[in-house]
Amino acid sequence: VILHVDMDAFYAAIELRERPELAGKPIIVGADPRGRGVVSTCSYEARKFGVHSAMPISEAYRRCPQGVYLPVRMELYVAASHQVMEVLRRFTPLVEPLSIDEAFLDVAGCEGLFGPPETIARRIKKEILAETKLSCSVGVAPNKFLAKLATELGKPDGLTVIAPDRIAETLDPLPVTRVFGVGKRTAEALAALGIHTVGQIARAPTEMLRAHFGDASTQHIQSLARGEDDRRVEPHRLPQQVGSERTFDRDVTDARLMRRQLLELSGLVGMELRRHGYRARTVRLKLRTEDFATITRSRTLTPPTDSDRAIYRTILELFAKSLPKLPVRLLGVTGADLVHGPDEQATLFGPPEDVQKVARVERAMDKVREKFGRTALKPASLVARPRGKRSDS
DNA sequence: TCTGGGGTCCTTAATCTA
DNA sequence: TCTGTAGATTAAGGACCC
Repeated sequence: VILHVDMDAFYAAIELRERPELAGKPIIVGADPRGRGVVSTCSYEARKFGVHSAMPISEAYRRCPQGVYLPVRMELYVAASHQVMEVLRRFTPLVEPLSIDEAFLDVAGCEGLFGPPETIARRIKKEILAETKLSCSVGVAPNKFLAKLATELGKPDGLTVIAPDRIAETLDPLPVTRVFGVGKRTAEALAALGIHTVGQIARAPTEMLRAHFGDASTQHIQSLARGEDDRRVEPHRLPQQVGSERTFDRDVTDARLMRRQLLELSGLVGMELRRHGYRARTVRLKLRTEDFATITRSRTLTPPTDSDRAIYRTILELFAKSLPKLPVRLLGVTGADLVHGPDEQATLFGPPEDVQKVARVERAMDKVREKFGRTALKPASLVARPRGKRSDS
């Protein structure tokens, strides 16, 4: 028995909690409405105007100029997230956070302690509300996919159960995009095959799907469409990559400026790796040009690293061999292929002296960043337009 | 004046290696 | 020693999710 818990309009709800006088107004959390960026989250009032997550913020402003536009205050949301996860862990240790605002719970065997799943769901909603003043939606079902789907069907502030004997009738009429992993592109490809509903995917010839979507995707999509999902709840998943990327306020042609941005991003990635005790085997450069074309260039390092310097040096090499002709819109740095745990070579032989020196400097930098905030140095701001006050704050 | 930033997972092609 | 092949690994790109 799986529960899925998803907070309602999470960022917007937290901002509203902090500023109750905004109650009833359309709240849009995201980028500055006069700049580049998108909507992170918006309240249900704002959704009535057709505003939604991931929409260009300029478009949101056109649709809802009277909205209250607020910047993202991540620290606040992270704190609330921790609080929520703590509540969930009181019911079972099998809690798998899926993102900042949602989680799966495996509550099989918890009936003795807390009652049937529906009762647990009700208690979770009650306790989260009492302790965070935030509402959430909960789905109860025999597996992850169905639990998440149940949550969506009940939003906001819902509690939805999909019983084993109601799976097909619930699933069949839904549009294909309700299947986790089926987005716009796949939906278009399915539509071209005359497939529009989940039931149609379930009954489609597997061979036909394979020809279009490959082995893994077909297996995934069709199983889910049939309500089958045997993925377990994994409470201790490790991250696969750590990255940082930034879109310039204006597209940039100055390579010096780009390198300065890459230095900052490399530092952020290094810091994040050190914070968790990871080292990256692969360093990846991401570059998006004016025309929104995105290229990535990567290199595998031996030994893996968590050093700003080593990352930056690699990034510079990659950058040098991929200098685009068009103005650059975004730059990103990612460490991937993460290895966890101590560096065996360093443990055995001790790191060379210069490496130790660099490591000391980088640890000192971490402290400076901690004190003045991650964005103490922000080359992106060098090209920022002078901007007035936000409409709101 | 469209289109963020944090990720996951999959596919494909090239290259390396046993 | 030469050649073919299976299987890993690397690199790049893309779809998708919150």
